[in-house]
Order: sequence, then structure tokens, then C-alpha cells
Amino acid sequence: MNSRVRQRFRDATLDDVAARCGVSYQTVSRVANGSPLVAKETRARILEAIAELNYRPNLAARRLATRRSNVIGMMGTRVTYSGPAKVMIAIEESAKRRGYNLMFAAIERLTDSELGKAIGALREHQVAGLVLAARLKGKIDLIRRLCRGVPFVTLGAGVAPDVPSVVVDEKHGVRAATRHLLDLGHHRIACIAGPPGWPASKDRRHACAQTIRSAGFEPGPCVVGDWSAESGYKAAVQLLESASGRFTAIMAGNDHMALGALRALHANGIPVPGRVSVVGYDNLPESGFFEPPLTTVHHDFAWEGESCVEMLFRAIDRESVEAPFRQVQRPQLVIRSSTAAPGS
Amino acid sequence: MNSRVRQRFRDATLDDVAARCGVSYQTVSRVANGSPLVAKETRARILEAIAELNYRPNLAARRLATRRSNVIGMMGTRVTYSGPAKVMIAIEESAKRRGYNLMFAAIERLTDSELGKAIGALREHQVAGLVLAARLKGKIDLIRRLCRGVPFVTLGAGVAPDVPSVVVDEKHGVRAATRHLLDLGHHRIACIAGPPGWPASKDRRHACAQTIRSAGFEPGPCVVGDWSAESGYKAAVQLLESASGRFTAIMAGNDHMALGALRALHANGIPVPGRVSVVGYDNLPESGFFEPPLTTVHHDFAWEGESCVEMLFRAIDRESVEAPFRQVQRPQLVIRSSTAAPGS
DNA sequence: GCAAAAAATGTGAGCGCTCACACTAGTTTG
DNA sequence: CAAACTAGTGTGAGCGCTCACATTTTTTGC
Repeated sequence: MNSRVRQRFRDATLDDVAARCGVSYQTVSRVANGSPLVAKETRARILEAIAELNYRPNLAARRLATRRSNVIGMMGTRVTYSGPAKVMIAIEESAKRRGYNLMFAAIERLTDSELGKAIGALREHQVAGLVLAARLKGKIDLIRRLCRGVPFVTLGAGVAPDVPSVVVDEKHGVRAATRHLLDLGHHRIACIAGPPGWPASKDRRHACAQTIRSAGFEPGPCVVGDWSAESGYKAAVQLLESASGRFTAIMAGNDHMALGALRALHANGIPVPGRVSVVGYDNLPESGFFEPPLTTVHHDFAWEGESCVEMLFRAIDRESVEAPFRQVQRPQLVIRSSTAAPGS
Repeated sequence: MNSRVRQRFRDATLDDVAARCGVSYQTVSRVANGSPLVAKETRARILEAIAELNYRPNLAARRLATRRSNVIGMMGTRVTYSGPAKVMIAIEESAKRRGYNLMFAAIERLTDSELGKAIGALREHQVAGLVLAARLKGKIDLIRRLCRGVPFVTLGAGVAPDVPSVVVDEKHGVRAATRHLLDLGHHRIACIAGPPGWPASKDRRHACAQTIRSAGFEPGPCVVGDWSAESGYKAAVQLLESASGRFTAIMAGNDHMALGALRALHANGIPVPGRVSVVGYDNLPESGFFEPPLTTVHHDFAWEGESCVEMLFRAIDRESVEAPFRQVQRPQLVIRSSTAAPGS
């Protein structure tokens, strides 16, 4: 009588299958790995035994022997927002299509030590590749050191010219949105920016300011939020108090903040787009149902995830990396009802 | 000269560290595992060498030897919605706190074969435990078979009395919301339900109908959506066309659909809550900024994730499972401005 | 029909770790 | 002061697999 309480169900191994078929474990291994060097009939017999014994290869053993794994790692800042979550799903899906699984490690703050811990944990699992979804600017040397020997792709911000990265040309999107506002006749455009520390915040804000300037106007007042609807609300209130009348449009750093702003304007009896136009960024599935439906920039998160995986596998498959180092997407403007000519 | 293109950087092993310190690999292993049976001075020397060589234990080898891993698996239906994503983040976080990592596997449809594949993939990685976030009703025997030998916790629906599960008492939340509507004087309450196939859809819908009946009224018309804002919009339009005037309030299956409904009412010139009250479910961070701010039921996703992990570890740690099989949360109603007495 | 080539199979070693022990030294104990 | 510990350390085997070969069997060419 075994004394262990929960008698761990022992899984079948190569040897079990081999014994049952009267062949060597190696032959079974060949079948398991799809090698063509097995007689047709033998293969059939073995496949049958595999099914009967419910044999599944022990990945730990395989990994130990090959020093490779079929896991890719993703490190990211807390992704409670819907966007990053979508990216993750897309990554998981396209990795699975290639026979890989995804292991996720979140970091709470962007410190060197958290970065080291997260990447370290992933590396301990011998991930075949890494998707890094965080602001890595200025940390590229650290990253190179941490990832030594493991191919990686960065997501969301060009880190260095020779680092494979998937980037969305946010400036392009914001420029389109700003021009849309300018074309409508707005030239006093306020801005609700994302929190400092996010490359997306800076990029979006700068692109907006630049576009306004190149049209010959001065950028309007700017308040920062933290991506949340609540912060957008507060920012808009602040804008209203400090700069009322000095703007006819608001560029929000994302749709959630735009929603908050919409609410603040409404609560203060300011018609949108009658007196103030609002544009967001991301094009959430629900943005078309805001009040009024939001003009925004469409950000394709699924594309991001897929591109990452594709790029990563280029690096994993060919042992050397010579493929293009950067894949860029230009997001498109989606015009709905939150924008109109000023004073219309 | 080695011919491999990318010379895989060989990581330091126990032996490397041991050689450098003049001790046996076993002693190093003891240090790595925090065994107290090592002389203080030896430990210091070894720790130093570990740091210098940047030694990290090879988890594949450890897993192979121990037949255990420090990975927990999560299987879920595609979690593009913000809720499930939050659950995942919470799981990842509390697992990490216990020294475990998370591997995620999504299923696209709830077929036996997809279920088998996803759980199989996770099992191949020798996960120490499994969080199952999907509708498992009726599939409990299959699940038991698939998970044989691996502790698991189901999330979101009580599957069977003896299956560990974390459930949110959605009926409780919906009852509170419905009573709130009844208290305000509504008794013709329409409903926008979630898609069939989700236990949450049925539970919410039934609880609503039941509460209305027990107050002596008949449940109003009901249309189903798919959780999206768009479907909520369409559902509300349909309600307006087919049953206009036959309801003074709408219970939406979630906040996104409530948002769509809000938009549809607005677009048709129906004041909320003036002529129709609306209540949602989930309490998204942005729901307070809808137009008008939404009365809804708060669903604590982070709690769900944490409870799962806690429960799972109870099963993993004690080898036998005798702990409570179910952990329940009663969500609270959050009253905002989308509800008021009818005709107010 | 027989050597040579090709196909099919088997063998040994080793991946890096942990387990169950065996061993050595110093410490207690009666 | 021998017996019985204890702390600290080392040894052998084995987890389940893959690699690089060695070996056997079958096919092929002339």
C-alpha cells in the first residue's frame, strides 16, 4: 500500500508504448516526432498503442534534452485595459497555431529589478522567444543583457534601430485626427494626454501639437490623465475651469478619457459637437455607442499581436536574424458624430 | 569553430557552481532550494558563486526530476472582454506571489475536442493546477477525465456540488437591481439578455424574471444580445419597435449592452431615466461616465481571480482536498443616474 | 545473384536536476 | 568513553526524452 495520499497517476512514457509494441523507445520517439523513417505498418501499430495508453510526450523531458521549448513568453505591464488584453489573446492564438503555448508575466512597475524578475522567470522556463510589451526606451542595454540568447520582439515603441519591433505609427493616426479637426475649422484644440512615462502619451501629444503648429496655429491647453474615464472627466473639468472658451475641440489620449470628457462636457451643459468637438484614440468596440458616437483613431490590437509572433518566429526559425527589424502599421481615422465645425 | 549560427549561450548548471566552490552539486542544490542543512559559511560562498555565474535552476530538469512544476494553467474562452482579462491578471499576480507562473490556453468554441486540446496542452506542461473559466455544465465527467490527477478549480458557474468552484452569486446581484427598479415603481421591465450558452446569461435573466414575478407582476419583453455594445443597441431598437410603451425600464445583461441601449434610447429621443430607466451589470470602470452614469451591479473580477488561486493552492498543497468546495461572492448594486421613478 | 545503397530499427550517452541514501566529522549522553 | 546522536556533505540512480551513432533488414542496380 502506497502511503502517498494522492497517488499521482503515472503517465505513459515512450518505454511503455515501446514495450507494448515490441519495438525500441527510439522508434516510438520517431513516430511521436513525425519522422519519415518508420515503416508504415510499424507506425500504425505504434499510433494505436499511443492512443490506447493515452501517451503524451513529457515536455519537460523533451525540453531538457533539446534545450528548446515550445513556449513563448510575454512580458507586459498590467494589462487591465482592453487593448493590451486583446494583444495577448492574439499572441496566444497565433502562437498556438504554430504549436507553441504562451506564458505570461506581468510587471507592476517598470523598474530594472521587476524587469529582471519577469524576464528571468520566463527564461527559467526556457521560452523560445519573448514578446516585450512595455516602455523599454533607455533600457535597451539591460534588455539585451537579460534576453541574451533568446530572441525577442518589442511591442509598441521603437527601441533601437536594430531591435526587432512591432510599432503602430501613432503619430500618423493622431496627425490624421488633428488634421480632421483643423479641416473642420478648429484651431484652438485642447488636449488630454496620457500619463507621463508611456511612449504612447508623448507620441500622441507631440504629433497633435506639431500638426497644429504646421498649420500655423498654437496648440491649446493640455492636461494629463491616466487613461481612465475618470481621469478624462477630471481633466475636462479642469480644462473647463481654467481655459473655458479657449478651445473648441479636445483631443483625448484614448477613448476612455474621451468618454470621461464627454461626460464632463455634458454635465456642464456643453453640447458635443455643437460647442466642443471631441476625438479619442483606440476605437474600442463600444466607442461607436458613446453619446455622441466618438470620432477616434482605430488601433488594431489583433494585428499587433499577430505581427509580434510572426516576427518572433522569423527570429526563432532562422537561427540568425536578418529579417526586417520593424513592422509598422498606420492606424486610420474613424469619423463619427463627436466632431463638427466649431459653432455649428 | 562551432558551426551553429547562433551559438546558444550555455547557462551555468549546478555542477558549474559546485566546481567553482569545491563542493558537490548536491550542496549547491541544497542552497538553491533553501535547505537548512548547509554550513553558514559554505552557503555564503555558494551564493556568491551563484550570483557570479548568474546561475538559474533549469526548471525543465527540476520538473522532470520532481514530476511537479511551478506553473498553473488557465483555460478560458476568448477573453477579449475586460472582465475575464482582469481575472487573468489577478490570477497571474497571486500565482506569482506564491512562486508560480501562469500559462494560458484559450478555446474558441466550447466543444469537447477544443476542451481536450487546451487542457491537454496545459497538462503536457505539467501544470500543478488548473483554473477552468468556461461553461462546464454538463461536461463535468469529461472534465474530470481530462484533469485526472491535476487539481482544478472552476470559475463562474457551479458545476457540481463536489467540484471546487469560485462563483459569483449573480442572481443576488440581479435580484437587488430588479428590486431597486420595483421599488422605484417600475413593473414593466424589459430585458436584454446575454447570448445563450453562457450561464451568466441564463442566471441573470431568470433572477430578474423571478424577482418580478414574486412582486406580483409579469416580466416584460426580452431580447438577446451577444454582450457587445452593438448588440445592446440593436436589442433596444428592436424593443422600441416591437414593444414600445410596454416597458419603463431595461435590465441589460452587462454594461456594454446597457451602453448600446442607452445610445439607442437617446437616438430615438427617449430620455433616460425620464421615460425609461436602464440598469447594467459588471460596473466597468467607465460605467460611471456613461450618459447618464449607469446604475449597475458591481462584479469584482479581481476577487474571482484571487479566490481561484487560493482555492487551487489549498488543493495543491494538501494532497487531499477537503476544504470548502465553493466560494461565493454576493455582488452589490451601485446606484447612479440611469434609474429613476417611471415618468419622473 | 551479389555488392552496394537505402530504409528501418536499436544502442549508449547525456540533458540538469532531485531523491534516497551513505558517509564523515564533531557533540552529546548515560 | 563507547554509544548514539546531529550537522554537514557526498554518491548513485533515475526522471523521460533526444541526439549521434551503430546495427540490422530490405531494396536496388547491373
